[in-house]
This record gives sequence, C-alpha cells and structure tokens, in this order.
Amino acid sequence: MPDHRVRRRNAYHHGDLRRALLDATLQLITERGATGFTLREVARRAGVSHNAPYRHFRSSDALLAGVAAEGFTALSAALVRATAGATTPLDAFVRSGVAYVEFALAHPGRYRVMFGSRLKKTGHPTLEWAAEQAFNGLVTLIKRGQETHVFAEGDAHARAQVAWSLVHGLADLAIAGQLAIRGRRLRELTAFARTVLAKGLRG
Amino acid sequence: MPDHRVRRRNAYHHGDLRRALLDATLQLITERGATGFTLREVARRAGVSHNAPYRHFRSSDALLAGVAAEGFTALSAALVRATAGATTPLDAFVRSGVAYVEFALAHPGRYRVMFGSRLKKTGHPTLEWAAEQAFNGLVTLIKRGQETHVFAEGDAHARAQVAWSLVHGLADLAIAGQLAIRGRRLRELTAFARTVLAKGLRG
DNA sequence: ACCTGAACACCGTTCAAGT
DNA sequence: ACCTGAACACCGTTCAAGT
Repeated sequence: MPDHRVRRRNAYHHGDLRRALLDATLQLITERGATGFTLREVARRAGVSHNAPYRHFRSSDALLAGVAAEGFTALSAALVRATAGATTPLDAFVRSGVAYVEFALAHPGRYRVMFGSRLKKTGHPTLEWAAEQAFNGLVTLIKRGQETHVFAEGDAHARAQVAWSLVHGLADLAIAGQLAIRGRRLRELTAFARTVLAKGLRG
Repeated sequence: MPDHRVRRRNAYHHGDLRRALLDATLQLITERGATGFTLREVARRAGVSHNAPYRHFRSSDALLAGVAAEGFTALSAALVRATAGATTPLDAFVRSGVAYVEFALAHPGRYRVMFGSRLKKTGHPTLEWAAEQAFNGLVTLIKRGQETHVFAEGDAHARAQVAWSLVHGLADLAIAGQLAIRGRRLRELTAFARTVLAKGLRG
C-alpha cells in the first residue's frame, strides 16, 4: 500500500512554505536590492504558483514585513554580540554603533526594507515589536552610561533616539552612495561620530 | 473623482512637456509617496500618451532623478534661508539642522526619492552636482564654526558628514514612523541633537 | 487545507506609424 | 520633431476549481 501521506506532502505541502518564502525573499532582496523584489519571482524560487504565497501572507507587503521583522531580530543579535566584549559603557556605545552600520552595509537590501516607506508599521505588530526590541537595547546602553556617569542625566529615550539617528543616517547615506566611502573608512567615520556624540552627551 | 489630466494646447506641442512631467511627478509623489509613482500615471496627468515622456527622459528613473535634483536645489535654498537670520555660527548650525528635518518632513515623498536606492547616482550628473551643492553648504557651516573657535580644528569634511548623518537619520526615521513624533516635538529633538553634537565638536 | 490556472487591471519599454 | 496606438513581457491580487 502506497504511503499517501508522503505523496500528498509532495503534491500539496512544501514542508514549510512560509519559511521557504521568507528565505527566498531575503535571497532575492540580497541579489537585486529592496526594489527588485516581486512576489511572483519569490513564488518561482520557492517552486510554487504565483498565488500560493497568499495562503501564508495577506499580501506582498506582509511578506516584506516578515522579512523586516526578522531583520530587526538579526540586528538586535548583532548589537548584543558587538557589545559583549566591551570593557566600558563608552566602549560598548562606540562598538554598538560600528556594529550597527556594519550590519546595514552588509545587508543593504534588507536594511532598506526594514526602514522603507513601503511598510506602514501599523498593521504589522510583529515588525513593530522587533523594531522596539532593537531600540530598547540602545536605551539600555544609554542608561548604563548614565549610571556610570559617562553620560549626563536626562531623558534616556531622547538620547537613544539621537544616537540611533546618527548611526541610521550614516548607514542610510552610505547605502545611498552619498558618503562615497565604505569598509574601513566608514568604520572609522562611525567610530569618530559615536565618540563625538559621546562627548556631547557627557555631564 | 477628480480629473487630473491637463488639456493639451494643441496636437503636438505641450509648451514645455519636460517641465509639466517634472511637476506632475512631484505632485504624484506628494500625494502617493515615493513608491506610488508610475510613469504612466504621470503621462496621464500631463495629458500625453504613456510613452511621450521618453522624448524628454531616457527612462522612468531619469525622470525621478530630475525631480531629485530639483529637490536638492530646493533643500539648499531652504538651508540658506534658515541660516540667514542666525546670530552666531552655533545658532546657524542648529537652525540649519532644524530646517533640514523640517524640509524632509514637509516633503517626505520627495525626500525619499532624493535618497532612494532606486537612483544610482552614477549616470545622473545633474543630480550628483545638486546633492554636492547641498553638502557643501554644510561644510561651510562647519568651517565657519572652526574659524570662530566654536568647533575644534580637524577634518571639516568628516565633521560635516557626521552632522549630515545626524539630521538625515532623524528625518528618515521620522518619515519611516520609527520615532513616533512629529511637528514641534521633532523640532525640539532635532535642536537638542544638534546642540549635543555641537558640544561634542567643541575644542 | 493547500495549491493551481485563468483572469483582471495594471506596469515600463519598444517600435512602426502618423502629423 | 514630436506624439500616438499596438504590442510585449511583466506585475499584484482575486476567484472558481482541483486534489
């Protein structure tokens, strides 16, 4: 007697189509950039018909939002790794900034999807939550600096927003090609920027 | 439903179709955002067939590059206006930062086109030149601050890049909805950010 | 439950043809 | 010289139908 379950799996089930779609989207974005994404091409790469994705995502944007959410989780992890070896709160502050810009430049397509205007954050709670987690890590860094008197007292949230804006600006301008530098020189500029900011935040 | 089409003056001449296309593109982007642009909709609004634009622009991207170039010129003008009434180099520095973010938030679609990944700067020399002009204004501000000993000596270009990154980051995160603030509170955050940075840049 | 093919209303771009 | 209509190869999304 033939195993209908396996046959049916091959005929109808993809194993984990949701995961396959997220992976194919990330791969496509990596190859062609944030604007090179199309739902139909993703379906082709996943080996399913062009409307099969709708079983797992409400729309093309929902799929992108899924990739963006996982991007924020990956970014958070990268920042945690970068600060793990830091000797002082100031060192952690500088290192996390450099790691942030490096993450963006290593995955420019994904980064642009994360902050692209295409995604209205409202309506994608998972994405919103993941972005908040990443930001909270930065707030913690600022608070740690304040506790050890490296930074002056005051609204940690506002200071974290300023610090975030600085590295996001560096990353986004670099991706746009406006800074005309990459690699080592960009890392140096980021470390310099972060040091200047730390000095401005001193008590 | 409003009819956006413009009545043609006669069968062949539009007067200045190039200008009409740039205007229609800006209007469309203002209404629907940077991603809402399509060449065919622009042609419809200009009252010409969907391929008439190719007489004036090599591609859809070339039209967007034209709008972006004019955007950089408008941004430069806004920054000049903002610093005109400044009392000190430090005041000028803070004012230009606030004006920068206000420009971006007043024209989010246009701003995103100016820095969007869709435009490779190479191949659009007019755009490249206009962007450079805007940046040069900022370098001048930094140098003026150094001459009057408000800022420490050192690479003015790098310092301008850091200052630019800060306001670009604030503007872009605000447009993305990540800062969750707008208007007066965003202006205050920008002024605060710029003041913190100025302190960091002090001698 | 999950996936498909056909269909609809769009795109950007090209090209021969019209004035 | 400037513009048009038709055509091509794409899109995202919807829907009835198949297993």
